[in-house]
Amino acid sequence: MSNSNNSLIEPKNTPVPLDKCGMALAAQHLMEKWNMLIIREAFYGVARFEDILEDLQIPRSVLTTRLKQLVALGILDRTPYQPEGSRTRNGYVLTKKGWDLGLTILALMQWGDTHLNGGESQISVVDKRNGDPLRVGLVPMDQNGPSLTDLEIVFKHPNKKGVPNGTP
Amino acid sequence: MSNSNNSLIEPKNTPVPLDKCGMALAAQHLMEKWNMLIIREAFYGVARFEDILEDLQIPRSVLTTRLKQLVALGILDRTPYQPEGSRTRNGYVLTKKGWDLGLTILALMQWGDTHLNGGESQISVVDKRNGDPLRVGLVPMDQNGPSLTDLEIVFKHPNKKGVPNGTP
DNA sequence: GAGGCTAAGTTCGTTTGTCAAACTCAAATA
DNA sequence: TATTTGAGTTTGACAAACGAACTTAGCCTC
Repeated sequence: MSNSNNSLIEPKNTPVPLDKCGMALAAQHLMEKWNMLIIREAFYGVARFEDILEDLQIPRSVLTTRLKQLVALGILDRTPYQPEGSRTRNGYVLTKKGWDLGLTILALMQWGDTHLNGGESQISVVDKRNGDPLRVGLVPMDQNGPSLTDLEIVFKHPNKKGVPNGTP
Repeated sequence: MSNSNNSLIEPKNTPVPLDKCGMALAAQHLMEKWNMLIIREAFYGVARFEDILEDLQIPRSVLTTRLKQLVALGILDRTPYQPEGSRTRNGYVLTKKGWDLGLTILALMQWGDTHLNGGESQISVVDKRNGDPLRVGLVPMDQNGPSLTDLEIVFKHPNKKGVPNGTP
């Protein structure tokens, strides 16, 4: 006797047109394959082309395209640097706009760890001012809790090369 | 004199392997084209195949595939219903796991409204218990603020067909 | 009960995107 | 001059997205 939930399933369209919805606009740009993973790399401070390539196992040509896209969007900055004994290279670091995606990244991470990773998480997020562990949640608009700039990421199983990155 | 930020751009790889990172696992599934937009529809209570089709202007064949995918992932439930004067149809509604993406959706929305929509947002999120406007932010782990089940979405420019949806 | 209608889904040929591998380029080094 | 190395481009095979047309199942009208 297939329980037909007529009450919940009514004819209905989106109350917010796609071209006025921040979520839809963001999705359009960010939800393309690889983009969020590249942003994740930047979030962790991985800035070099070859390092991103190695971490993500993404085709070179695609990475080139995506980096251009993200720079054009103002999420990444192309920053020249010069390793000793080499000519100048380009690195990719988050802009302010890019850093603002921190909450989204952490929200995704929280969800993924809970629902796809058996509740395990590899990092904790703490308030660098007092060491309080933090999570992403709903807060009353008038109440100002910790902000992204107060945030420090602690790796539970640190590896050799991994150095915690600073906020911009 | 191209300011070469050698300090920031060091050789470095991800401190968290992709297959152990909730964010990477989530991205793998959710960041496929259309998926977040389909979840957005579900979040707004748009549950019918034809309605989603109309809102998103997505190819029918792709929508079929994606809905199957999201059902298989446990994010959507395929729920039969029967409109009067028609045979039973299938509707798609968020599971608990799907609803838990609410924070991610709202974080994305916040970012998109701020950075791609000129600071305008079409909805506000309020605590249904007391009407307090809410935002997504960082909260100390031990402090329990409003949860997703307390959340109500208020449309600033309501349209005729749009009816606010309840939590599951 | 023949024919039409509609929501949901499938099929099909074209276009676009992804991919891996090979190639290019420029500066630093040997 | 030849070699190396990080960054990027090119190429051709393959997969996915696309839009349009087609199918299906039940309800309706006549």
